[in-house]
Amino acid sequence: MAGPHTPRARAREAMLGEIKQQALAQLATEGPAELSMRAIARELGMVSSGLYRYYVSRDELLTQLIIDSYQELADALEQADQSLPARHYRRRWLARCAALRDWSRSQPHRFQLIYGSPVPGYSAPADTVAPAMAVIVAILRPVDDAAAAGALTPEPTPRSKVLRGQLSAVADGLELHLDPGALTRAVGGFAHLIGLLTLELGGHFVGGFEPADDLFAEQVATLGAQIGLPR
Amino acid sequence: MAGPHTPRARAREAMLGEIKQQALAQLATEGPAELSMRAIARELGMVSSGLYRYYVSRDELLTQLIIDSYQELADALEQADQSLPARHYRRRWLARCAALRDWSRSQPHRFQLIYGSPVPGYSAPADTVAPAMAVIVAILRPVDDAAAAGALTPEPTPRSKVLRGQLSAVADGLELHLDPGALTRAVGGFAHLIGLLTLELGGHFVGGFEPADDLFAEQVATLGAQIGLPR
DNA sequence: TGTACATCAGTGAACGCGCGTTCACTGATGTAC
DNA sequence: TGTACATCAGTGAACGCGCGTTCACTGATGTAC
Repeated sequence: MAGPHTPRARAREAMLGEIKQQALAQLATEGPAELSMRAIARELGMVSSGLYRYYVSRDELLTQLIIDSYQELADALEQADQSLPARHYRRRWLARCAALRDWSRSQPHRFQLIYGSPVPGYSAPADTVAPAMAVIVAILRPVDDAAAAGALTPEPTPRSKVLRGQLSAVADGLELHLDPGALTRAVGGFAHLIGLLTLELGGHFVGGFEPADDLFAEQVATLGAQIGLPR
Repeated sequence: MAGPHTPRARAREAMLGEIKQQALAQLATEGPAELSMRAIARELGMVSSGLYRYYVSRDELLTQLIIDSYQELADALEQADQSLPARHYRRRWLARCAALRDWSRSQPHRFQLIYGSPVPGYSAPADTVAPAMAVIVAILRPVDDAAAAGALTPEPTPRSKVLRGQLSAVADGLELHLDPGALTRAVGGFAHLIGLLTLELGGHFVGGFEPADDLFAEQVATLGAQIGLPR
């Protein structure tokens, strides 16, 4: 049951998609701050006020784009290691990291939308939290699977009590099997990946690590080892 | 010799500073994309066309803000470990990492300006490259000093020949003493820091690692060890 | 099966706003003889 | 020490542009009897 199927309902569904698609096309050349309802309408051959039948405001459209981006990224990550045996945790980690880079490089504007500078004057509503979590869970899934199977090399537990508390709470919230030691490494790995992509997409590697393929591959392999994934 | 000292020249110098200061104040609330010449002029009680005596365009002003940010950040890092003995490499690393976080958290808009999403329609001119490098050199200085003193635990050399070539070229360009093995770890450490700050400032730790003080401290300590800094 | 009414998509005009940049100008400050 | 000229800061008007959102409207599509 995916809603009513009257022609009108179908047309609406299609239009919602076309608007988002146009918005994404605009994001690819401008930043999110200059995403323009009028420009979208113009491109779709309609009058700008017509858009408000579909999205009540620019911010709502932006929110939808953010949610979609998280979801599609999470999906891409989940599918990246489908051809690998479940127990090849390390290879699955490598595959998912590679998928993260591929997705980000092929759609840098969407990466910036979710991990770049916050859009001024826009504050992400609560609806974006769950999709954001899905991405972290997806990238860490091979690690979590390894932990659940007892195949993860133990890492030292952080000394800070506060941090240990936060780590347990996060593990619970994300339904991960990672103990505080492993989760610190895992979160660190995620931050490391985001940092690498931020630098690469921001052009900070130009003239140094260009292409950054081998640098990324090397870092990802090292991270896998540091997280405790078996060879 | 800091240029002529006629009243007019002094006034000009002061005005250049006031404009930048106003621009920064604006960046703190809006993003770089909505930095407005007219708004700056308004705030300074002058007419917008008058600004063009000082900066030939909005982009030139933006470039100046970026260069300043890199330089001030580099300065802050260089000064962070002044009170520590030069040979306490690990403590110096920790101090500089803490300074990086402090600077970024106290001026998040400037962090976003240099490491956040690229400003749409603006492409950074070559003048920003050297200041950007100064920041990396500054954060890595304790590591480089340790390497120069032969105090760095050796790290395995990357297998990729391409990467090794890039690493040597970068080491030469930045005048670092780090061999390919150490430099990969060091660059990785930098990316990791940028990623952590990107996530923290982007609000991605809200509800999980908040405050992120202990998480950051733990990661930085671990990075120090992974880079090969002696205890 | 046909009719009356309700829902909805899209129009076009308007409100009120902001922007970067150019240009000819006035009047003060600086410089060379 | 005084005068003539050149430099420069800041003004005010203008050009040409874009934006989000509201509102009363027309005409097509859908629904209930």
